[in-house]
Amino acid sequence: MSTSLSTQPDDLRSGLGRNLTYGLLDALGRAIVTGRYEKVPFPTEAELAKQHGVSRSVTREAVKMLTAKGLLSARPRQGTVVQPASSWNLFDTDVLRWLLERQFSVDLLRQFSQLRIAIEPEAAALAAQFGTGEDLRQISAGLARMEAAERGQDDTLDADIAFHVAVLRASGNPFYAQFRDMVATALRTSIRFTNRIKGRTASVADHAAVRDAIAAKDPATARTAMRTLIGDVVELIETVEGTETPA
Amino acid sequence: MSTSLSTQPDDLRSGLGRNLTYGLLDALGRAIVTGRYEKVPFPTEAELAKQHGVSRSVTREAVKMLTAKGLLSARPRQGTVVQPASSWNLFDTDVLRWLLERQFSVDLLRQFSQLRIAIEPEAAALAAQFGTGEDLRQISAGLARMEAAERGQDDTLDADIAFHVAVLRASGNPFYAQFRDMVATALRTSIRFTNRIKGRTASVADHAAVRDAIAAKDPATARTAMRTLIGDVVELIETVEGTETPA
DNA sequence: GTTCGTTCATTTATCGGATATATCGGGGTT
DNA sequence: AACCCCGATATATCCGATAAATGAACGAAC
Repeated sequence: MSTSLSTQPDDLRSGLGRNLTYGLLDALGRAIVTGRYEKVPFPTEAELAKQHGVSRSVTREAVKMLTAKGLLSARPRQGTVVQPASSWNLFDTDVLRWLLERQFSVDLLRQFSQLRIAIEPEAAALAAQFGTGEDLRQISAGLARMEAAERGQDDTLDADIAFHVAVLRASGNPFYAQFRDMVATALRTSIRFTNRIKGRTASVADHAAVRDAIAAKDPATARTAMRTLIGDVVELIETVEGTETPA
Repeated sequence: MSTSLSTQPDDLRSGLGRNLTYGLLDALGRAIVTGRYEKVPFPTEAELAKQHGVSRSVTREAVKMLTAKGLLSARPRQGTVVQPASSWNLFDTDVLRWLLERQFSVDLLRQFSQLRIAIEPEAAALAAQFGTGEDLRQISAGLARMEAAERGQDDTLDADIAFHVAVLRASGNPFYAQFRDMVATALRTSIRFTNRIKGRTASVADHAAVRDAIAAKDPATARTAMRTLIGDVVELIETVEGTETPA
């Protein structure tokens, strides 16, 4: 693993980051959310730099970014400490990705889907009220991709994401649109669980119902149709829960 | 204003930040969301340091934090550029505070309240299903504070915040609980608008209805009761919209 | 004249050493 | 016992130098 506590410096450059700072950010973020520093204290800035073979500048900037995401807090003399999970910014795509990619994340995925039950039906209702013609075109395009994917001419996951993102954007509300990257991340992760259980492509008709209700400018129907869609996802996840762990 | 582009370095230390880095973070965050760099390019790291009278270390760490919050992006040769507003992390309390405290924020407040319509009723429903006895005690305590505030024995705003935060936490879902700080920030900002319009303390009975439904473990009633509550807020804001600007 | 590669200038990225500042805890004074 | 001062330790800040990335200008080859 790239976040080893051994004396061997990690190769942070070849990792996910564009540069050393982002590599260290990713390594430390993963280490924190997987609980590596629950028993042992978080290292000092000098120790971190030595352990990972980088300068203090790189170390300080990575720590500052993790502080901005709510994972760390630094004070003179006291040192740098991991914040309680309740203050982590779960709506930061990095944090969410680190959390979902760790082991035992089915529970978190279920909780995020519980949030989608609140968000996406209301976004669909708003889209039905205020969505523009271009918004509707985007939603229809996502649906078309799902149909194409059923015929093996497109990627099922990408098409599914495109549809849900289009609905969120069509709400015309930036706070709803913000869930775009999070839903995409969650869907990409969830596919690792749900794909093993079910054919998973049965819901194109349900998606079409959402699109039709938005096209008909019928908020109530759009809301219930989307709620049905997400409800199926939650049901599916709760079937998996306790049964499997990610690859 | 503390973010002047003049040649006079700002006194970042006396500002909101604990230190120079946080002072610069706050100053630059406000400047970005108020559109100061829409016409002029964002300064280079060397220019920033000179303008604000701080070292490049402080400058780079503040920029890195703003990058982590989605407001900036930095690349060699290209320089540091402000990201489009669609990629700002609106669920970061700093970003939300900067946005709400700027001028012309009534529209944003309305959009955030539109999100609360999705979140809080569902959180109330979850609280009715899964809330513990301690959760219910916290909700009742918040309600008691609102009643005390009506008699002038507590702060109305703090009591209102305590109630809504208690419901979010009682959902047992960390994603819902995450809205804690955002709702608090939004309420503190909204009071500047709504207080001038209405007595604003008329809703204690409505809040009690939410508590009672949660206590009775009746999710459907809790959901509709909370929806009524937030719906009133949206209605109030839409009354203000176009009428006033913040102090 | 167009295309491709080379050079060059600019900006961020990285390094490391020095000093300042905040803060906790111990020890001494009253 | 209460209070103040001092030292140890960690982050905070400043600084100067070098590396790396990248876009633009330049020029050579076809």
